[in-house]
Amino acid sequence: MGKPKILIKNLYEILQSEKFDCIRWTDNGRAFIIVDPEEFQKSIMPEYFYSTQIKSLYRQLNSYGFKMRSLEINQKMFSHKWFIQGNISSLYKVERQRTKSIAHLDKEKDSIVIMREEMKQLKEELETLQSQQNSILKQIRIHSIIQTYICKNIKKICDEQKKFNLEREQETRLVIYFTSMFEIFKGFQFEIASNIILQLKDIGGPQTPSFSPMIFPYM
Amino acid sequence: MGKPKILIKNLYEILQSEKFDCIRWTDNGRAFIIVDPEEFQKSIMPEYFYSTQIKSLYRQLNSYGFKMRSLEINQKMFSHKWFIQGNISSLYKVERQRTKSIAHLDKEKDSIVIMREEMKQLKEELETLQSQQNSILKQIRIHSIIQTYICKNIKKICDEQKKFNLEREQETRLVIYFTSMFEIFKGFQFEIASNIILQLKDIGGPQTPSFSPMIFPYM
DNA sequence: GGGAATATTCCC
DNA sequence: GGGAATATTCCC
Repeated sequence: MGKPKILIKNLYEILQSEKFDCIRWTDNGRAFIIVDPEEFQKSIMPEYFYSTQIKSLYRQLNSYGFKMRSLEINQKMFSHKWFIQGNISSLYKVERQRTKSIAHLDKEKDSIVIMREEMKQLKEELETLQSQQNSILKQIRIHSIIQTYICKNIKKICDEQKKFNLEREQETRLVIYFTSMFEIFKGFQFEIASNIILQLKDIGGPQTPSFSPMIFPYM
Repeated sequence: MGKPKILIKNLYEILQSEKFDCIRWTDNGRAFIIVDPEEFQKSIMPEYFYSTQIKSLYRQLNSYGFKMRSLEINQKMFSHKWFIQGNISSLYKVERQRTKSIAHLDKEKDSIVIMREEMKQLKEELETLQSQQNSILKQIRIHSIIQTYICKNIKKICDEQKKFNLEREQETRLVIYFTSMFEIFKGFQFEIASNIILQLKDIGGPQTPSFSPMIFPYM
């Protein structure tokens, strides 16, 4: 339990003391009326408050959350949820209210909290990105290795092809050789010779390579 | 040009008026001394200031940046860069100083603004990174497809090669066979020779493939 | 009625 | 000496 603020305590005391006619509780004790502001200012304020201006008191009451109602000319009635006759134990609840400008500061603080959250999220996203990046780099390295391997093998194939083409030429030469042999065999029965030649003709492998070189981007 | 604050103006007036003995300028006019604080409080404060406590005045002067020096018991000397006898035009420069706690708040605000800026930038950078990463992933996918395609084609080539090599071996063998046959059959009757040659048609070549299939990761 | 500057008091 | 709560004044 806090203590009631001085202002509130003084106000309550003034109202209770019944020494003053210029201020009084309403009948139900849930509000008070400053009946004679001028008198109040003259006789009470110098004793109980710092200020000599009753307007200052109004301002104070306002900042403590009192509701003000204007009655007859110059008479004001003030009421506050926790400022009730006989209810001393709730007086401490009558507190200054935060001004909007201060509430604004609170909002700023909230926005810092939010920003911290966002920052945390950003960091996490960044970490995700970084690890993704790492795995991408690994993938690229793998692809690079595979490509090197592919290129080597293509080279092998091409060499093989080349060698083979050379051999094939030799082969052709052999055929020519054979043919000329048959020339030599002139005088032999023609059927026999032609049979041999026919045989040789079929022995030749596929003549046109079915291999057409593809275009590889990485060579 | 601003106007001097009431407190400063009053203080200067009091000092200039020479009506009061309890406060006076120093000889060089760059400071003033409250010679008799009690007298000052009693006779001057009620008229010129809100407060009746001289300590409040000290507090005020402090918050306006006056330097205080204690002289003899109870005597205080105050000085301020811009509070100089005869120099009325600089009085307006004597201003309340922001309390450290408020300056601190200002710093906080500044740092929030900076943080917001940084946050915004970070977000943008992150987005750039993410979109770049996405396009990199797409590229990798394309490369992967190309590699698969390449590998498939190499396989085709290898199969072809294999098939071809088998045939070739048969061929080569036949040629060697023939050649040696002709050597052997020299002088034999041609009918016999041709019969033997017809037999050779059925001879299967060697079965072992000279080609060892490559291992491709994407097959 | 209430924001904001200034003043006062309280307190370490 | 100065931070911080409270009060007062000024002003829209």
